[in-house]
Amino acid sequence: MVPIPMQFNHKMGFHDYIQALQEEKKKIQVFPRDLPLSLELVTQAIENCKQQLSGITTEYNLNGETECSEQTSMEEGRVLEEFIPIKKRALTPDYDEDDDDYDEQHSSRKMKSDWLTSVQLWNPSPPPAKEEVPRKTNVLEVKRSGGAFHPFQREEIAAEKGNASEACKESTTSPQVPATSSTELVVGTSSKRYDKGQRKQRRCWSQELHKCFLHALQQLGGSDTATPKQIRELMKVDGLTNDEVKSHLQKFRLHTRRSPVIHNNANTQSTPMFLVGNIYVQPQVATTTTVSGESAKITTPTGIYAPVAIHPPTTTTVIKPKFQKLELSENSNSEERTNHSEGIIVHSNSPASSSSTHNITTSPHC
DNA sequence: AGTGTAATAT
DNA sequence: CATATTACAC
Repeated sequence: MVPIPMQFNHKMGFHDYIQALQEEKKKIQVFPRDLPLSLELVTQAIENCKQQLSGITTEYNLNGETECSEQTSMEEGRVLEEFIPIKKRALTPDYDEDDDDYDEQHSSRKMKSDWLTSVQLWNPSPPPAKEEVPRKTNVLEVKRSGGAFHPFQREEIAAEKGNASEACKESTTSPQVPATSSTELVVGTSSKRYDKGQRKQRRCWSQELHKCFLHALQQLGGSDTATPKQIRELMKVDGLTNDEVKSHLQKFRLHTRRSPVIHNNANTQSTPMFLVGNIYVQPQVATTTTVSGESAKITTPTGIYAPVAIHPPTTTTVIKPKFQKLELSENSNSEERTNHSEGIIVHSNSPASSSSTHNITTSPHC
């Protein structure tokens, strides 16, 4: 959608290219804190081209430009690719494995205006403090911290749709470290801002975070048996505090408590469906089978916290083993309103039924 | 120190 | 009203 050519090509000519670069630069300049290097790079690119231009003005259309075009464009391309993590994650959620409504979320997200998404204005860097930005070379930083909370107080260059107000988005995982290491979810904690006894910045429980939470919860056998600390540890989210988890847990419990609303949908899918009963876990885990299932479209009033029922109606509820991806088309801007579901667990005395099930032990991610 | 819950704040 | 933080009791 951007009219601006990303690369120099021979048809274009230096002037145009430079112009394009300059425009680019303008854009970047708006976010000096976030794109310090980009700015430099572009600036440099412009310089280079100008030099080239002045050097070869006359022989313009000869192959004198080859060098420049190649170097510049290539270099730039490379750099851009390396340093400006464009959320290509959308295509390859590093997550998945079992459940995951990930794709949904991501895809819905990419609806945001390109100029925004492309540059990741979303993520949390905004250092709480006013300005600073020691022009560090923190480009490669993997873990960023910083409250993800300040939306963006910028002149809205492009008077885009108002939706640009999503304050909290986690910086997901490190973009440039594809496969390998840390897949940790890092959440900004403006932490030690010696704010004078100010209230702590609100932690925003993004979907991802919540997902982690659920995941942990599931491993711990449901919200009723899990304790904040355990959860926190399982989540392995940097900067997340006990209290925050506690709080979230409290809320979660509250929600789950009063939403007996669960019904399995017996319909549509030929696939087996399962019943989400309540979270009932049989502590004697031992070797037994704990199964978790994902509830497909559960309709909760809020839709956020899924499942839970209250008590096992005499009969033990058994959940269908196989997972089912829930395919729920989501609307773009509902951020927290995704249907989450807590996998639950159920244990049935009958060996037969449970045996086939997966055992979810530990999960790598989060 | 952790946990659960209620009171408050946003 | 929902959600997150803080206070308090155990």
